[in-house]
Amino acid sequence: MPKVLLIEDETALGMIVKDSLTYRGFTVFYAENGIAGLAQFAEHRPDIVVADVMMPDMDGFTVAAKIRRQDSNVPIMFLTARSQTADVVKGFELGGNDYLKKPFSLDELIVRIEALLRPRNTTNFSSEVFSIGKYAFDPAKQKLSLDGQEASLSHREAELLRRLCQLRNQVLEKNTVLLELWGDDSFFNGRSLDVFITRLRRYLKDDPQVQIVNIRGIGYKLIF
Amino acid sequence: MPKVLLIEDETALGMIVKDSLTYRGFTVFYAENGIAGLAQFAEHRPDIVVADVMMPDMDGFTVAAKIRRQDSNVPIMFLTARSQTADVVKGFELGGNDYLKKPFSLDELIVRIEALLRPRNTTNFSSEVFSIGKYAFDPAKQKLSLDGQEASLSHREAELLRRLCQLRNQVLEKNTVLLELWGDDSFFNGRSLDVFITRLRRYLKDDPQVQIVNIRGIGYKLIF
DNA sequence: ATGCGGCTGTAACACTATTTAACACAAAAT
DNA sequence: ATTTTGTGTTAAATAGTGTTACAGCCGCAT
Repeated sequence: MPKVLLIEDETALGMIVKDSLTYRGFTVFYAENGIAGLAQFAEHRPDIVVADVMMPDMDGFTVAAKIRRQDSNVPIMFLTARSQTADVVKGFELGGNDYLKKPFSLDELIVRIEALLRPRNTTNFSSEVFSIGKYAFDPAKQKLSLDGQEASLSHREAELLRRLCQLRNQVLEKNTVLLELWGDDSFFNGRSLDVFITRLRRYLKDDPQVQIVNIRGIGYKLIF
Repeated sequence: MPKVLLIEDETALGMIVKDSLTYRGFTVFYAENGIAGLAQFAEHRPDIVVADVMMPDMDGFTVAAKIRRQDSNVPIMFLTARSQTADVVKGFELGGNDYLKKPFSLDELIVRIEALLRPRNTTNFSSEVFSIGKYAFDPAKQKLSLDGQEASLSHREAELLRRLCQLRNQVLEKNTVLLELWGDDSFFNGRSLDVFITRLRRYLKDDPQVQIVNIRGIGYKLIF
C-alpha cells in the first residue's frame, strides 16, 4: 500500500485527487501548502510526492529542492499549468521525475504514479518485446509473429528464445541454459535442448537473415 | 550529444518531452506530424527516433517503415495509447525497437532511450564484414561469399579466418591463435591448425589474388 | 650440390557433437 | 473419454573437429 504525499493548494482539486488515490488503494497524505507538505514528508516518509508548482507561500520547486536534501531517491511529480521550457528544466534540475500538465485526467495521474513506483527492472511489460529480423517476439505472451502471422510458442520454447535474444550475436552456453531451464545439465537434457533448438529454427525459417548457429561443444548463437 | 527525432502530434506533450530531453543533454528535433518527421529525419540523421503511433496525416508505423527504407539501423521507439498485441507486434515487424505506452513517466522514456543508444545495440547490430579479395566474409554469420555463392563456415573456421583478416598482410602467430582458439598449444593442436588452414585455402581458392602463406616456424599470413 | 631433420600440406579417416524426424508419454483442454 | 499440446527419448544421418600418415619442402651443415 504505497504512501503518496499530495501537495496542492486548490482544495477542490486536492480533495478529488486525494479521494481517487485513496480509492485506488494508496495511502494519501494531503498538504495544502509547501510548508505543511515538508512537515508531512518528514513525518510520514511517503513513497512518492506529487506537488503543485504554483502555490502561494512556497512553490512546488522549492518544496522539491528541500525534499531532495532529505531524500535523494523519492520520486517527485509536478503538477503544473505552466508549460514553459524554463519551468520544466528547473523542475528537473531540482530532481523532479515527471510532469503532468493541468488539467489532467485522474487515470493518467494514477498510471504515472504507478510507473514511477515500479522498480526499474519491471518496467512496462512492453519493453519485453524483441525484434528478431522480420519477426516480432513477445516472451510474455509467448508469441512469435511475421507479417501478421502469429505463432504460439510453448513455455520452454519462449524461454529459450528469450535467452537467445538477450544474448543476440553472442554465445548462449548450453550449460547455462540447461541449469536455468532444466535445473541440471545431464546428457539427456542436453539432447532435449538440441531438439528445442531445432523447433525454434523451424519457427524462424522464414527470414533467412535469422539463424541459430551452433558453437560446437559450447552452445548456440542467435544471429540476425 | 545524441540527436533525437521526436515525432508527436500533441503539442503539449511534445514540448514537455522535448524540453526534458534537451535538459538531459540530447539534441532534439521535433516534428508535429509524420511528413515533417520524415523531412527532419532526412535532414538531421538523428541517432534515435521517437514517434507517436496515432497521428493524423501519417501514423507512426508508416513513418517507421519509410525511415527503415532509408536507414536500417537507427533505433525507433513508438509512443502509443493503444495497447493491443497486434499493434505492438506490427510496430516491431516494421523495425521498431521499443515501445512505450502512454502515459509514461519521463524518466522511463529517458532510461529507454539511453538503453537503445548504448553501444551494445549498435555495435552488435551491424556486424562487421571483411572483404577478402573478391570474397565477402561475415564472421558473425560465419558466411563467406563470392558472386552470390555463399558458403557456411564452421565456428573454428570462421574464428581463424577472422583473426587472419584482422591481421591482414601481417603474421598471425601459431602460438597466439592456438592459445586463443584451442586453449593450449600442444603439438597435436598445431597439426590441427594446419588442417584448418588447408580448409580455409580450399574455401578461398577461387580468387588467386587471395593467399594464406606460411611463415615457417612462426605462423601464417593472409595476403590479397 | 647433397642429404638430413624438422616443418608444412593434404587426404583420409576416426570420433564425437549436433541435427532431425519420429515417436512416447503425461498433463491440460475439450 | 478423447483430443490436443508440451516435453522428453531415441535412433539414424550429418557435420565439425581431431588424428594420423605420408609426401614434399625448407634451411642448413656438410
